[in-house]
Amino acid sequence: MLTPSLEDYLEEIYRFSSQKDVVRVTDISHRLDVAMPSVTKALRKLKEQGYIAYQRYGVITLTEQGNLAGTFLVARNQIIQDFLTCLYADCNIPAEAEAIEHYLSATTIKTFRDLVNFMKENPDIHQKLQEYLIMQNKKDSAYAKS
Amino acid sequence: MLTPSLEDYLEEIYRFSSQKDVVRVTDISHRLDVAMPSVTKALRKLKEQGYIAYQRYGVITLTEQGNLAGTFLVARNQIIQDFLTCLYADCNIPAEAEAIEHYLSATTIKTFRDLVNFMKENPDIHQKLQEYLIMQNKKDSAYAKS
DNA sequence: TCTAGATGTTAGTCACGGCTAATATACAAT
DNA sequence: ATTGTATATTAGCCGTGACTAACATCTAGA
Repeated sequence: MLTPSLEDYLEEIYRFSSQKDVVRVTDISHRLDVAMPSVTKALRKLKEQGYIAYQRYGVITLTEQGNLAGTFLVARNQIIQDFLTCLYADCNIPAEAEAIEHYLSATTIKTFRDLVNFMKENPDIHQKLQEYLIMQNKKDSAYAKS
Repeated sequence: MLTPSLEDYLEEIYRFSSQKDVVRVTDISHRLDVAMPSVTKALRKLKEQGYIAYQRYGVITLTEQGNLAGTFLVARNQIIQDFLTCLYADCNIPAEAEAIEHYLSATTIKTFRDLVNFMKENPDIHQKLQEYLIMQNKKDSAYAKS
Protein backbone atom coordinates (compact mmCIF):
# COMPACT_ATOMS: atom_id res chain seq x y z
CA MET A 1 0.00 0.00 0.00
CA LEU A 2 1.13 3.53 -0.75
CA THR A 3 2.12 5.98 1.94
CA PRO A 4 0.52 9.45 1.94
CA SER A 5 3.68 10.88 0.46
CA LEU A 6 3.84 8.35 -2.38
CA GLU A 7 0.16 8.92 -3.08
CA ASP A 8 0.97 12.59 -3.60
CA TYR A 9 3.71 11.76 -6.07
CA LEU A 10 1.63 9.26 -7.97
CA GLU A 11 -1.33 11.61 -8.13
CA GLU A 12 0.78 14.35 -9.68
CA ILE A 13 2.47 11.98 -12.11
CA TYR A 14 -0.97 10.88 -13.21
CA ARG A 15 -2.08 14.48 -13.66
CA PHE A 16 0.98 15.33 -15.76
CA SER A 17 0.57 12.16 -17.81
CA SER A 18 -2.93 13.25 -18.75
CA GLN A 19 -1.79 16.70 -19.80
CA LYS A 20 1.68 16.39 -21.26
CA ASP A 21 3.46 13.75 -23.27
CA VAL A 22 6.54 13.76 -21.06
CA VAL A 23 6.57 13.89 -17.26
CA ARG A 24 9.63 15.64 -15.85
CA VAL A 25 11.22 15.33 -12.42
CA THR A 26 11.37 19.12 -12.20
CA ASP A 27 7.65 19.40 -12.87
CA ILE A 28 6.79 17.11 -9.99
CA SER A 29 9.37 18.80 -7.81
CA HIS A 30 7.80 22.20 -8.42
CA ARG A 31 4.24 21.03 -8.07
CA LEU A 32 4.83 19.29 -4.75
CA ASP A 33 7.34 21.86 -3.58
CA VAL A 34 10.09 19.38 -2.80
CA ALA A 35 13.71 19.12 -3.93
CA MET A 36 14.54 16.99 -6.93
CA PRO A 37 16.30 14.22 -5.02
CA SER A 38 13.09 13.64 -3.09
CA VAL A 39 11.33 13.02 -6.39
CA THR A 40 14.00 10.59 -7.57
CA LYS A 41 13.67 8.63 -4.35
CA ALA A 42 9.91 8.51 -4.67
CA LEU A 43 10.19 7.34 -8.28
CA ARG A 44 12.37 4.44 -7.22
CA LYS A 45 9.80 3.36 -4.66
CA LEU A 46 6.88 3.72 -7.06
CA LYS A 47 8.79 1.61 -9.54
CA GLU A 48 9.59 -1.06 -6.93
CA GLN A 49 5.91 -1.24 -6.09
CA GLY A 50 4.89 -1.54 -9.71
CA TYR A 51 3.16 1.78 -10.29
CA ILE A 52 5.52 3.25 -12.85
CA ALA A 53 8.18 2.14 -15.30
CA TYR A 54 11.31 4.18 -15.70
CA GLN A 55 15.07 4.06 -15.91
CA ARG A 56 17.79 6.49 -14.91
CA TYR A 57 17.34 9.70 -16.90
CA GLY A 58 14.55 8.02 -18.81
CA VAL A 59 10.87 8.79 -19.27
CA ILE A 60 8.31 8.12 -16.57
CA THR A 61 5.44 5.91 -17.67
CA LEU A 62 2.52 4.69 -15.62
CA THR A 63 1.90 0.96 -15.54
CA GLU A 64 -1.66 -0.31 -15.68
CA GLN A 65 -1.62 -0.53 -11.89
CA GLY A 66 -0.32 3.04 -11.73
CA ASN A 67 -3.03 4.28 -14.06
CA LEU A 68 -5.74 2.62 -12.02
CA ALA A 69 -4.38 4.02 -8.78
CA GLY A 70 -3.93 7.47 -10.32
CA THR A 71 -7.49 7.50 -11.56
CA PHE A 72 -8.69 6.61 -8.10
CA LEU A 73 -6.53 9.24 -6.39
CA VAL A 74 -7.61 12.05 -8.69
CA ALA A 75 -11.26 11.09 -8.39
CA ARG A 76 -11.00 10.96 -4.61
CA ASN A 77 -9.36 14.36 -4.55
CA GLN A 78 -12.12 15.76 -6.72
CA ILE A 79 -14.83 14.41 -4.44
CA ILE A 80 -13.23 16.11 -1.46
CA GLN A 81 -12.90 19.39 -3.32
CA ASP A 82 -16.52 19.18 -4.43
CA PHE A 83 -17.54 18.41 -0.88
CA LEU A 84 -15.69 21.39 0.57
CA THR A 85 -17.01 23.63 -2.17
CA CYS A 86 -20.53 22.40 -1.52
CA LEU A 87 -20.15 23.40 2.14
CA TYR A 88 -18.66 26.79 1.26
CA ALA A 89 -15.60 25.97 3.33
CA ASP A 90 -13.71 29.20 3.75
CA CYS A 91 -10.25 27.73 3.17
CA ASN A 92 -7.81 26.97 0.40
CA ILE A 93 -9.85 24.11 -0.98
CA PRO A 94 -7.22 22.38 -3.15
CA ALA A 95 -4.71 22.56 -0.29
CA GLU A 96 -7.23 21.28 2.24
CA ALA A 97 -8.20 18.42 -0.03
CA GLU A 98 -4.57 17.44 -0.51
CA ALA A 99 -3.99 17.52 3.22
CA ILE A 100 -6.83 15.24 4.22
CA GLU A 101 -7.32 12.96 1.24
CA HIS A 102 -4.93 10.30 2.49
CA TYR A 103 -6.66 9.82 5.79
CA LEU A 104 -10.30 9.37 4.86
CA SER A 105 -11.78 5.89 4.64
CA ALA A 106 -13.52 4.78 1.49
CA THR A 107 -16.90 4.89 3.17
CA THR A 108 -16.42 8.46 4.31
CA ILE A 109 -15.45 9.49 0.79
CA LYS A 110 -18.60 7.85 -0.43
CA THR A 111 -20.59 9.77 2.15
CA PHE A 112 -19.03 13.01 0.93
CA ARG A 113 -19.93 12.18 -2.63
CA ASP A 114 -23.49 11.36 -1.62
CA LEU A 115 -23.86 14.60 0.31
CA VAL A 116 -22.78 16.60 -2.72
CA ASN A 117 -25.27 14.73 -4.90
CA PHE A 118 -28.00 15.27 -2.35
CA MET A 119 -27.40 19.00 -2.46
CA LYS A 120 -27.41 18.96 -6.25
CA GLU A 121 -30.76 17.21 -6.24
CA ASN A 122 -32.13 19.57 -3.60
CA PRO A 123 -30.99 23.07 -4.54
CA ASP A 124 -33.54 24.62 -2.17
CA ILE A 125 -31.93 22.85 0.77
CA HIS A 126 -28.49 23.74 -0.51
CA GLN A 127 -29.56 27.35 -0.70
CA LYS A 128 -30.87 27.27 2.85
CA LEU A 129 -27.66 25.67 4.06
CA GLN A 130 -25.60 28.28 2.30
CA GLU A 131 -27.51 31.07 4.01
CA TYR A 132 -27.09 29.39 7.35
CA LEU A 133 -23.34 28.87 6.91
CA ILE A 134 -22.75 32.42 5.76
CA MET A 135 -24.67 33.73 8.73
CA GLN A 136 -22.56 31.62 11.09
CA ASN A 137 -19.36 32.83 9.45
CA LYS A 138 -20.43 36.39 10.06
CA LYS A 139 -21.14 35.63 13.70
CA ASP A 140 -17.75 34.00 14.09
CA SER A 141 -15.87 36.88 12.58
CA ALA A 142 -17.83 39.29 14.78
CA TYR A 143 -16.74 37.36 17.88
CA ALA A 144 -13.18 37.20 16.60
CA LYS A 145 -13.04 40.98 16.37
CA SER A 146 -14.37 41.56 19.89
CA MET B 1 3.44 23.43 17.27
CA LEU B 2 2.55 19.82 18.00
CA THR B 3 2.97 17.04 15.46
CA PRO B 4 0.01 14.73 14.77
CA SER B 5 1.60 12.06 16.91
CA LEU B 6 2.13 14.38 19.88
CA GLU B 7 -1.40 15.64 19.53
CA ASP B 8 -2.60 12.07 19.96
CA TYR B 9 -0.57 11.64 23.12
CA LEU B 10 -1.68 14.93 24.59
CA GLU B 11 -5.30 14.26 23.77
CA GLU B 12 -5.24 10.95 25.60
CA ILE B 13 -3.37 12.37 28.56
CA TYR B 14 -6.04 15.03 28.79
CA ARG B 15 -8.79 12.41 28.65
CA PHE B 16 -7.18 10.35 31.40
CA SER B 17 -6.61 13.45 33.51
CA SER B 18 -10.32 14.18 33.39
CA GLN B 19 -11.26 10.67 34.44
CA LYS B 20 -8.58 9.38 36.79
CA ASP B 21 -6.40 10.99 39.42
CA VAL B 22 -3.21 9.40 38.09
CA VAL B 23 -2.21 9.04 34.45
CA ARG B 24 -0.05 5.99 33.77
CA VAL B 25 2.34 5.32 30.94
CA THR B 26 0.76 1.89 30.46
CA ASP B 27 -2.68 3.45 30.08
CA ILE B 28 -1.54 5.69 27.27
CA SER B 29 0.43 2.87 25.73
CA HIS B 30 -2.65 0.63 25.65
CA ARG B 31 -5.00 3.33 24.44
CA LEU B 32 -2.79 4.41 21.56
CA ASP B 33 -1.56 0.89 20.91
CA VAL B 34 2.13 1.75 21.06
CA ALA B 35 4.99 0.34 23.12
CA MET B 36 5.90 2.00 26.41
CA PRO B 37 9.17 3.51 25.25
CA SER B 38 7.26 5.41 22.61
CA VAL B 39 5.18 6.95 25.36
CA THR B 40 8.23 7.91 27.41
CA LYS B 41 9.75 9.60 24.39
CA ALA B 42 6.56 11.50 23.69
CA LEU B 43 6.34 12.60 27.32
CA ARG B 44 9.82 14.07 27.14
CA LYS B 45 8.87 16.10 24.08
CA LEU B 46 5.59 17.28 25.57
CA LYS B 47 7.51 18.36 28.64
CA GLU B 48 10.13 20.19 26.59
CA GLN B 49 7.35 22.06 24.81
CA GLY B 50 5.64 23.01 28.04
CA TYR B 51 2.46 20.92 27.85
CA ILE B 52 3.09 18.64 30.80
CA ALA B 53 5.17 18.50 33.97
CA TYR B 54 6.73 15.24 35.03
CA GLN B 55 9.91 13.56 36.21
CA ARG B 56 11.33 10.08 35.79
CA TYR B 57 8.91 7.59 37.33
CA GLY B 58 6.82 10.50 38.56
CA VAL B 59 3.26 11.59 37.96
CA ILE B 60 2.14 13.24 34.73
CA THR B 61 0.45 16.60 35.20
CA LEU B 62 -0.87 18.94 32.55
CA THR B 63 0.36 22.51 32.62
CA GLU B 64 -2.08 25.32 31.92
CA GLN B 65 -0.90 25.28 28.30
CA GLY B 66 -1.43 21.53 28.21
CA ASN B 67 -4.91 21.84 29.60
CA LEU B 68 -5.85 24.46 27.05
CA ALA B 69 -4.48 22.41 24.19
CA GLY B 70 -6.15 19.26 25.52
CA THR B 71 -9.49 20.99 25.73
CA PHE B 72 -9.13 22.13 22.17
CA LEU B 73 -8.08 18.71 20.90
CA VAL B 74 -10.93 16.88 22.58
CA ALA B 75 -13.47 19.43 21.39
CA ARG B 76 -12.17 19.19 17.85
CA ASN B 77 -12.36 15.42 17.97
CA GLN B 78 -15.93 15.62 19.22
CA ILE B 79 -16.96 17.93 16.40
CA ILE B 80 -15.61 15.49 13.84
CA GLN B 81 -17.36 12.57 15.48
CA ASP B 82 -20.62 14.52 15.59
CA PHE B 83 -20.17 15.44 11.97
CA LEU B 84 -19.62 11.85 10.86
CA THR B 85 -22.51 10.67 12.98
CA CYS B 86 -24.72 13.37 11.50
CA LEU B 87 -23.89 12.06 8.01
CA TYR B 88 -24.47 8.44 9.03
CA ALA B 89 -20.95 7.61 7.92
CA ASP B 90 -20.76 3.83 7.78
CA CYS B 91 -17.31 3.56 9.36
CA ASN B 92 -15.63 3.25 12.74
CA ILE B 93 -16.38 6.82 13.71
CA PRO B 94 -13.93 7.25 16.62
CA ALA B 95 -11.14 5.72 14.53
CA GLU B 96 -11.97 7.86 11.52
CA ALA B 97 -12.06 11.01 13.65
CA GLU B 98 -8.68 10.19 15.15
CA ALA B 99 -7.23 9.62 11.72
CA ILE B 100 -8.28 12.89 10.16
CA GLU B 101 -8.43 15.33 13.07
CA HIS B 102 -4.83 16.47 12.68
CA TYR B 103 -5.19 17.48 9.08
CA LEU B 104 -8.29 19.62 9.02
CA SER B 105 -7.98 23.40 9.07
CA ALA B 106 -9.77 25.41 11.71
CA THR B 107 -12.23 26.78 9.18
CA THR B 108 -13.17 23.34 7.95
CA ILE B 109 -13.76 22.20 11.52
CA LYS B 110 -16.00 25.21 11.97
CA THR B 111 -17.88 24.28 8.82
CA PHE B 112 -18.41 20.76 10.18
CA ARG B 113 -19.74 22.17 13.43
CA ASP B 114 -22.08 24.48 11.56
CA LEU B 115 -23.39 21.67 9.37
CA VAL B 116 -24.22 19.62 12.45
CA ASN B 117 -26.04 22.57 13.99
CA PHE B 118 -27.90 23.21 10.77
CA MET B 119 -29.18 19.64 10.78
CA LYS B 120 -30.17 19.95 14.43
CA GLU B 121 -32.17 23.05 13.64
CA ASN B 122 -33.73 21.43 10.57
CA PRO B 123 -34.65 17.88 11.55
CA ASP B 124 -36.88 17.54 8.49
CA ILE B 125 -33.92 18.15 6.21
CA HIS B 126 -31.78 15.85 8.30
CA GLN B 127 -34.43 13.17 7.93
CA LYS B 128 -34.54 13.62 4.18
CA LEU B 129 -30.76 13.44 3.99
CA GLN B 130 -30.72 10.29 6.05
CA GLU B 131 -33.18 8.61 3.72
CA TYR B 132 -31.13 9.67 0.73
CA LEU B 133 -27.86 8.40 2.19
CA ILE B 134 -29.32 5.08 3.23
CA MET B 135 -30.76 4.63 -0.24
CA GLN B 136 -27.36 5.34 -1.79
CA ASN B 137 -25.67 2.88 0.55
CA LYS B 138 -28.09 0.19 -0.56
CA LYS B 139 -27.35 0.95 -4.20
CA ASP B 140 -23.61 0.80 -3.55
CA SER B 141 -23.80 -2.54 -1.82
CA ALA B 142 -25.96 -3.87 -4.62
CA TYR B 143 -23.33 -2.88 -7.19
CA ALA B 144 -20.61 -4.32 -5.00
CA LYS B 145 -22.33 -7.70 -5.01
CA SER B 146 -22.78 -7.83 -8.77
C1' DT C 1 12.16 -5.31 55.27
C1' DC C 2 13.01 -8.09 51.38
C1' DT C 3 11.87 -9.40 47.19
C1' DA C 4 9.01 -10.58 43.02
C1' DG C 5 6.39 -8.73 39.59
C1' DA C 6 4.63 -4.61 37.62
C1' DT C 7 5.81 -0.36 35.72
C1' DG C 8 8.90 2.90 33.50
C1' DT C 9 13.30 4.33 31.18
C1' DT C 10 17.46 4.01 28.34
C1' DA C 11 20.03 2.56 24.46
C1' DG C 12 20.16 1.42 20.06
C1' DT C 13 17.85 0.13 15.55
C1' DC C 14 14.90 0.95 11.61
C1' DA C 15 11.96 3.03 7.80
C1' DC C 16 10.21 7.20 6.09
C1' DG C 17 10.71 11.42 3.86
C1' DG C 18 12.65 15.47 3.70
C1' DC C 19 17.29 18.13 2.72
C1' DT C 20 22.24 19.77 0.63
C1' DA C 21 26.44 18.98 -1.91
C1' DA C 22 28.57 16.63 -5.32
C1' DT C 23 28.29 14.09 -9.48
C1' DA C 24 26.42 12.28 -13.78
C1' DT C 25 23.84 12.62 -17.98
C1' DA C 26 21.29 14.90 -21.72
C1' DC C 27 20.83 18.19 -25.09
C1' DA C 28 21.16 22.48 -27.59
C1' DA C 29 24.02 25.91 -29.53
C1' DT C 30 28.15 27.09 -31.54
C1' DA D 1 32.17 17.54 -32.37
C1' DT D 2 32.60 20.20 -28.22
C1' DT D 3 30.94 22.41 -24.58
C1' DG D 4 27.87 24.86 -21.42
C1' DT D 5 23.57 24.65 -19.17
C1' DA D 6 19.64 22.36 -17.72
C1' DT D 7 18.15 18.25 -15.78
C1' DA D 8 18.57 14.11 -12.95
C1' DT D 9 20.86 11.03 -9.66
C1' DT D 10 23.76 9.58 -5.84
C1' DA D 11 25.63 9.93 -1.33
C1' DG D 12 25.06 11.18 2.98
C1' DC D 13 22.75 13.81 6.61
C1' DC D 14 18.77 14.85 9.81
C1' DG D 15 14.34 14.61 12.60
C1' DT D 16 10.26 11.90 13.56
C1' DG D 17 8.29 8.14 15.57
C1' DA D 18 7.87 3.54 15.80
C1' DC D 19 10.25 -0.90 17.75
C1' DT D 20 13.08 -4.53 20.91
C1' DA D 21 16.25 -5.71 24.49
C1' DA D 22 18.21 -4.51 28.57
C1' DC D 23 18.06 -2.09 32.70
C1' DA D 24 16.06 0.77 36.58
C1' DT D 25 12.65 1.83 39.85
C1' DC D 26 8.53 1.26 42.39
C1' DT D 27 5.35 -1.20 45.31
C1' DA D 28 2.70 -4.80 47.42
C1' DG D 29 2.83 -9.17 49.78
C1' DA D 30 5.10 -12.40 52.70
